[in-house]
Amino acid sequence: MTSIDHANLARLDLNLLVAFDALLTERSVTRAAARIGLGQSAMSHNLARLRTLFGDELLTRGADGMRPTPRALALADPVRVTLSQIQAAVLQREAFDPSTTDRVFKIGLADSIEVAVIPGLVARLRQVAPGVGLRLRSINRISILEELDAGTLDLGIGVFNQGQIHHKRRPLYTDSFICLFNPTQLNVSPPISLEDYLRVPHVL
DNA sequence: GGAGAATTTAGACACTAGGA
DNA sequence: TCCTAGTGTCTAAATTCTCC
Repeated sequence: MTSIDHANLARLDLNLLVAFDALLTERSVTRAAARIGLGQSAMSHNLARLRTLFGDELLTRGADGMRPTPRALALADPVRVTLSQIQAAVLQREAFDPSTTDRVFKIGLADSIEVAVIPGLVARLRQVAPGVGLRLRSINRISILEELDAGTLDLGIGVFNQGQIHHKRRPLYTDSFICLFNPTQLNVSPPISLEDYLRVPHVL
């Protein structure tokens, strides 16, 4: 097991890491302060302390907001993972019981997969979690990640090639495509190859 | 050990500076 | 001119120190 350097670690204020994470998320001192319930100046003081602590500017002012330095970007994921682990360990809540909860889950759906997923989900909820409510919203892939971070969505369903380390992903189902075509018009016979498919005009 | 003084720290208010 | 970051100063609370 890794030993803890208590003497040095004691000098580190955990709240500073929370402030750092908020600053990296919001890229704005004012919004980061609001995010964790502080005033702008308090967050500015926190940023100053973080700069002293890490010996780096961390965020510099730019035309498009506060720009993170390479050092800040390198620290972002480790800090967030650490905070997530602390949250899981310290703020562990009571075990979730779907049969008794009356929580309303906010779900963002990318693409047109509502028809494929929701009927089965609703049927399943009726059986195991009759008190659960769903608030469904169609949303694009990039917005889903932003809204998950902001807490305006609990869950995103779609095809995601990107995401941060703290975004948990689970395969929901596998899908395939069916190709409809007129063999006489296109002068191809089934089964068609990928080359055939790409050669002719098509709609996906 | 307890009480009071001194020190430290975090955050708010007010203000300034810089960029669009 | 407006918005936002940074800074100086003050205050309240917490902590540490000193004396009895």
